[in-house]
Amino acid sequence: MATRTRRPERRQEPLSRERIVGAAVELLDAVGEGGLTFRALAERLATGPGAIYWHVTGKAELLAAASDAVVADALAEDDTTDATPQDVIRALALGLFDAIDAHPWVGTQLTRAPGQPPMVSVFERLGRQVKALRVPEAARFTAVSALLNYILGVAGQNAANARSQPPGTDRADFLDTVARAWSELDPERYAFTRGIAGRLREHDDRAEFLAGIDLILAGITANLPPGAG
Amino acid sequence: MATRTRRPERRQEPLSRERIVGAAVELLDAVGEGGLTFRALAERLATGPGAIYWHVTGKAELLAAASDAVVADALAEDDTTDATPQDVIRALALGLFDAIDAHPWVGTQLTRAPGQPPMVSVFERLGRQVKALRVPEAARFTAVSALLNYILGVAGQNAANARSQPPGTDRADFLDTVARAWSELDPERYAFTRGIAGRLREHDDRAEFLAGIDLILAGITANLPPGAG
DNA sequence: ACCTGAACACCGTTCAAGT
DNA sequence: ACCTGAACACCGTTCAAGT
Repeated sequence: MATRTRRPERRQEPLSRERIVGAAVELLDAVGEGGLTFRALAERLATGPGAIYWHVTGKAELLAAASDAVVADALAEDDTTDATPQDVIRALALGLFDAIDAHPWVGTQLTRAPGQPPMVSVFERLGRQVKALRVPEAARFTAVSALLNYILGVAGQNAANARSQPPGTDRADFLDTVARAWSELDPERYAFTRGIAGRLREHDDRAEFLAGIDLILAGITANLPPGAG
Repeated sequence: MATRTRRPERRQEPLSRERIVGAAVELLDAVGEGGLTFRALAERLATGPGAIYWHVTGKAELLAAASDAVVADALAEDDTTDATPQDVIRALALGLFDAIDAHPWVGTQLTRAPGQPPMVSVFERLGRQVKALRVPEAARFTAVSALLNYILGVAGQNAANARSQPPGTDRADFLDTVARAWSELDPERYAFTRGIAGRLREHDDRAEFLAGIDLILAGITANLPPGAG
């Protein structure tokens, strides 16, 4: 057992931005947000840390590129035809949710200065559907922002949950931990939270996320002028 | 004034968790999220980095405590009586917004595992108002989550904006930068985003945030059973 | 052009030693 | 009990030297 063979040494294809980003995604998935270091990544790529800098300007760009690669995948499944604007928005949101659920560290990277890819694509797609809902022009920005900020909030929450638990923790165990913590809160000051703790055990993140999207969609369409919708 | 003994350092009051957290808030406000180091903080407190560890377990706790101090302040302004549940929710949300606007780094810290103070307080307060709106029990969790996730999304966005610009950048300049970037997007692929860029110049973050809250509130109350609201 | 890896600057954290 | 500050382990990044 002492002589564990080094990696099978198949001849390396040359380093490339694509390989680097791919390895970064794997590393982030395997060990979480804190585990991506240039040394660990270099080892995985069988090279030195300096080599990475030839293809990528630094860690910020690397994280952004890793996140973008995941999100671009999620956005690739394209708008179904024959669907209502609501359906298209739901599909888009769920695609993002699933990507973030599978790669929680993306939730931290998603929030950027406005107008950076890939979120500007999401903004654009949401905007088109909001327009298709016949939301008056003056109200469109608010509607799109509400949807986007909600999505980003859930994404961030997802990332925080992942950070707070060792990677690979079972979701049910996690919810159980939260439910137990809530049940132990002060009965008077936290009456509402305590009262709702029991529901966590039958909680479905994905369904809950979608219910939130539907709720915002209901708000968007609630006060449409006559003839719209 | 002539014959006073020179005392460049007035005698320090002893170190305390409170003083440390206060200094951390000042440092974060002054130099942004990346500027909080134990060395810089120790210098500001006229001591060595090790001393801080007697009062605080580490950087994560320090950041959390700094954020909590700011948010606790914002939550202190208490529920107005004689107000509708909507009004109470608006006031709560605006209080958080203003705190985050004044201390953008809080936006990064706000997102934690669920049930940690101070967000559990926000959850509780929102929950009580949602109940007061006569939202059926089964729908309350979704309603509170939608509000909270929206708030957290805006908070994160705020923090990202602050990171992307040197601290102290004028807000109008920032919006102008974004508007210019959006105007230069591909006219076909980003038609919606381009079309809305002009509105950014008359954009009021605070009003826009509140409009999003109102939109979600509209969604929450849109489908209430008869006799509610 | 692309890679190597030692070196640099800096950081969070620890701890023996002081008061 | 509380503080000091050197030391440790580790990290992002650079760069002279290689191919």
